[in-house]
Formats: sequence, C-alpha cells, structure tokens
Amino acid sequence: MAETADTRPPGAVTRGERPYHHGSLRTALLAQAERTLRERGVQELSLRELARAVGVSHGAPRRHFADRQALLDALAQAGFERLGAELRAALDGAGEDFQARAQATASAYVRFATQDAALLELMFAGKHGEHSQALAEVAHRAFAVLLELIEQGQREGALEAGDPERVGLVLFATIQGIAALVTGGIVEVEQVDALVGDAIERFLRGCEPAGASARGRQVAAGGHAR
Amino acid sequence: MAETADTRPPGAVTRGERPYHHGSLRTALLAQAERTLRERGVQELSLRELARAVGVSHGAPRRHFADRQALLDALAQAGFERLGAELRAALDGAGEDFQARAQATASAYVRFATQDAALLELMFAGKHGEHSQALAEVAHRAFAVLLELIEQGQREGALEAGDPERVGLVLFATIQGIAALVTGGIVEVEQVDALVGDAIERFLRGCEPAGASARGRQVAAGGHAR
DNA sequence: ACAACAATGCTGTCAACGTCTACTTGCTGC
DNA sequence: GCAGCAAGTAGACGTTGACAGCATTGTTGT
Repeated sequence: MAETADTRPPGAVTRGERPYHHGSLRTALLAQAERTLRERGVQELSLRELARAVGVSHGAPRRHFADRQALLDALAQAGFERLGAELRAALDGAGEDFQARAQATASAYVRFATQDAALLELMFAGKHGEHSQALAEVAHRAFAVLLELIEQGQREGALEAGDPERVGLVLFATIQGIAALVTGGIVEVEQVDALVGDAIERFLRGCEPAGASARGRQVAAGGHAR
Repeated sequence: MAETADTRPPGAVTRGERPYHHGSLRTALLAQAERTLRERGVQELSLRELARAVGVSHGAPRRHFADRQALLDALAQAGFERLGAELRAALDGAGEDFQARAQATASAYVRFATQDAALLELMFAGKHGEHSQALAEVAHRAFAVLLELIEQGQREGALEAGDPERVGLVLFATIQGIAALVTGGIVEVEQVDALVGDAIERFLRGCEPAGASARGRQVAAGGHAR
C-alpha cells in the first residue's frame, strides 16, 4: 500500500522539509479516518496511527479532537451530510413514477450502507457526546429527504393521507433494517436489489389509499434468501 | 456498586481462601461479560477487568477464549439463543389472531433490542471469526421463528402465498430496522409500540391475498415522531 | 518593527489493555 | 505415587488514549 501519500495542502510551505504546521490537519485526519474506517472498521481506528499516516506527532490530533469519541462524532456528522446528499440526488434524479423514486432512494440508502457499513454504524451508535446538537441536526436533514418522498407520494395519491413523519418512520425502519441485514451478512449483496424491490412494493401496497389497487400485484414467488 | 459478588460455584472448595481453580470460569466470564455489556457497552468490555471481577488473574480467561473476539463471538451466540427462545415464547404465547401473534413477536424482538442493544449489535456485527459455523446456526434458528410465523399466516390466509423466506426477510428487516431506530435514539421508547403497530399493520396489508381487505384500515393519523 | 498572544504541533509520561510465554497447582488414571 | 494434562498465575512486551509542558508559527495591536 502506498503509505498514505502526503495530505498537506499544495499551497503550504514546502521548502526544506515538512513545515511545522500541517495546514489542514483536521481535514486530513477526517479524510484518513474515513478511509481507515471503511477498510478496517471502527475497532482498528487509532488516533496514533492516524497521526502517523498523516505525518504528525501522536499528540497533534488532540488540538482538533478532544478525544477519540469527538473524532467519531465528527465522522458521523460528515457521514450524515454525505448520506443526505446522496439520498437527495437519488430522489431528484429518478423519473416521474413514484414507485421508481421510492426505489431509487431506498437503493441509494442501502448502497451507502453497504459501502460504508462501519460509518453507518457509527452514525446510529447513539453514544455520541451529549453536545452533539449539530449531529442531530444533520441527521434530521437526511431524514427529511425521506419525508419529502412520502409527501410527494401523498400528493400524487400513491399513499394514503396521514402524518408523514409517522409513515416515514416505517419506511425508514424498513430500509435501515435491510441495510443492517446486508452489513450483518444475513443476506448476500446479490439479493439486495430484489429485497429492496420487495420491501418497497409491499410498503406501497400497505399504504395505498382505500380505493386504488390497480398497479403491481406481481410480487413473484422466487427464493432469494440463504 | 456491589463489586460483582463472587461467582464461583457453591460446590467448590471454599476452605481457607479462594481455590486455585475457579471451577466454572467460562460460564462466570460470560455472565459477567453480558452484564458489563448491557451496562457499559462493548467498548468498555475488557478481558482484564472481567478477570478481576470474577476473581482470577488477568491471563486466566485465555484458557477459555483465545482472544477478545472469541469472547464476543460466544456472547453473540448466547444472545441468539436467548433471542430465539424469547421470540418463540412470544409467538406461542400470543392468542389466535394472526395480527396479534405477529405483533407480539415483533414486540418481543424490539424489547430484546432495547434491553440489550449492545448485544444485538454484537450479534449483527458480521465480524465474527470465520469459524463461527455454530453462530450462523443459532442465528438461523432464531430467524426460523419468524419463518414459522409467516407460514402460519399463509396457512390461515392472512398472507398471500409465496416463498416464506422471501417475505420473511422483509418483515425481519422492518423489525430489525425499528430496533436500530430505537437504539440509535431516532425514536423514543414511548413511541415504539405505536411504531411496531404501524409497521405490522402495514406489512399485513402489503401482503394480503388479492381478495380480502375487510379488516383494519384504521391507521389513524397521529404524530409520534420527534 | 516588534512585542504579546493565540493556534498549532512536538515530546515525554502514565495507566490500561490484549497478547504471549514460562511457571505452578491440582486432579485423574495408571 | 507418579506421569500427564487441564486450568490458573505471574511477568513481560508493545500499543493505545489521555494528559502536561514546551516549541514554533502566524496574527494583531501599537
């Protein structure tokens, strides 16, 4: 492995040797931490190794993160921001059909979960320092995308009326659960798309307004669990 | 706190002082570990402290658990066994009505998740040593209860036909997701029952056989998200 | 220009941990 | 009674998170 290339900013003083001040240690630490997190998990994430990888002394990170938990909190916050952005992109990028939009959003969530399982776990760890007002806020912003999806569905008549938060939670839980099943190894990655499809389909059927039941009733029976 | 009372078996040699051999170290370690896990989380679980609490030297646990991960694996396995038992009790103990049975089973799962959040996380960590054939087996046995629930529903005509594993996964995911939302602090404990109710209700509606739709359509609109 | 000051990074230290190795104790079958 | 084995003890090593004190740098007021 390429021993984590120098992460110092290009504009920094680079004459003789490495400058006393890194220039953007906080950013560099977060970036490296996210990489290590993805590749080796939370357990393997060490402040000292991080410092080594970035090229500063073992005490330096302390200026930017009071303790290990603070680093993890920051990672979680960044994760929520990215998750929210990806969900929004998926929702906005999908076509007109409501089911397609729901499916796209759910798939984006599960994709995030599979690619950054450890990060997602961190985000939902609940063990964040009490001062994590900021974290709660970005988390809420990510959830807002799902809320918007629900409201769209209600406006278009695909979902029955009712408190969007309430029905949104059910959808949220289902998607999050699928993610957990995948990262936990209960279902294989190849089965994910089918599972998401099933779940969305059934969710829509379960939230149909009283009258309409014209569309899809073709949830085929085919084994795809291990 | 009462400094973790002596966990040595009653029959053991208890003359002068503590005997050289504990007698049932493995069991004692697991019991103490489960307690610590529940009260302080995985991160705080230390082999050395465990040994101290049980009254043996810091090297002793090694005879029973090759390393820390082996201990965690054993905890996860015990957890699956208990979870399976509780799910079965809930399913068998509920009445005749299918929805009531489903609700009871789901509630039991979520109760387990809230009371032993760290343990559940461990069970689904997926980072278990490759040799965890036994663990996969007990996990499957726990899942089998949900499968049986599904099959009952299909026999009784409450659920449409189809591969039970496939529809079971959706239910499993939903429940697991609710658990994750609770332990992650996204929903409060007071809202759990309502959320489980909603989820089950919608799941049933989403899996109804084509004809029947007589029962509950009364998913009231009431805010219960934060 | 320069002194004061706040940021930021470095070094050294400490207790705790997981793991390893070598030794000791107690039991059991011969 | 003793060989052999399982279970526990004791000490060591390397790593980690946390902390304190000092060094260096950039900025700001005069």
